[in-house]
Amino acid sequence: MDSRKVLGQLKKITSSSAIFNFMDLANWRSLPKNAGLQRCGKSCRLRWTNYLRPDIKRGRFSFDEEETIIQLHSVLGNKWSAIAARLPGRTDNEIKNYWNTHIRKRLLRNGIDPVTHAPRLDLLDLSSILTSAWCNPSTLLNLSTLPSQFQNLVQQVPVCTTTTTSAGPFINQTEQIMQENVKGFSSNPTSTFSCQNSQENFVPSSLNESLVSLPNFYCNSTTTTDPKVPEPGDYSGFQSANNGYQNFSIDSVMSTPLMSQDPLNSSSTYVNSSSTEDERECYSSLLKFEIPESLDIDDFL
DNA sequence: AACTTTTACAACCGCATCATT
DNA sequence: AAATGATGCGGTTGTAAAAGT
Repeated sequence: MDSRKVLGQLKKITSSSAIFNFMDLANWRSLPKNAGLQRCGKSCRLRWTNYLRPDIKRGRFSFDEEETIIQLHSVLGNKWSAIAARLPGRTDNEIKNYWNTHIRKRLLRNGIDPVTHAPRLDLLDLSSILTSAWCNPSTLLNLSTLPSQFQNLVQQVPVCTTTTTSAGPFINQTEQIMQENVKGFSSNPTSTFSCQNSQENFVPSSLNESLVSLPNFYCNSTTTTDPKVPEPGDYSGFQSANNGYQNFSIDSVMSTPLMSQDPLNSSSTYVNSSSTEDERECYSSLLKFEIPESLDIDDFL
């Protein structure tokens, strides 16, 4: 009997009340024997806990579930069972798979390290370099310091040959946008984002501060020794176990205006997972830098 | 239409921990 | 305390379906 037939049989059996009798009377090891299955007990248990259990929620993850996963992961790390315990109807395996196939990639695409939940310094640094090259081609830029895949990119950037007067509006516009975004961060009531004198800690020294106004990511070493695991729905004061990185509230990243304004509509994000371009734009704006369309982030992740 | 590549997810594997003897 | 078995957990793999060429 091939494995599919066995699984079908197992499903058929476990769907009936008989399986509950088996489970009451014996352990997982004896279950397949009693049920006449050519499977080990461990396999049956896994099949039950990850697939056949009647209380498992089916279908795509909701917006709230996704945010919960991200926030819990920022505290718990890859403790999938702990995360699953706070998401009724979802299994650790399901959450783990969803993380690896959806959330992790999305975070990477938007310049966030999925392990530390902090913005990736290399991407931010690249952004600042590109911005500087655009506006101040005569200064700073030393292409030889860039990875080769970036050098071509930088060389494609239109050179501003005009004076700073003409470059001014661009800078002002950029700064305005950035400042508005920063305001958006700090004024977002759902954001736990804090600004505490950490700019010099976060912004790479090579940055031209007049051009790149990155938000000040929160760093509070006093909160890292005993991360408090929040109850579902209570993420106020949420801090990540920072692993030496500055903390960054993913809530701020995922709760984009686009998604937050109409969570119901956000389901389209999941129904049609091809919305990566929208997401790229959306998240990039929040992170204050643009990811060029021609740049394949995965190449250097 | 045929083939290749990518994506998504169930299942597997090995190790850790707990419970029982 | 040690041995053994059951269960839990997280990383990895296999594969069907979808998408791309």
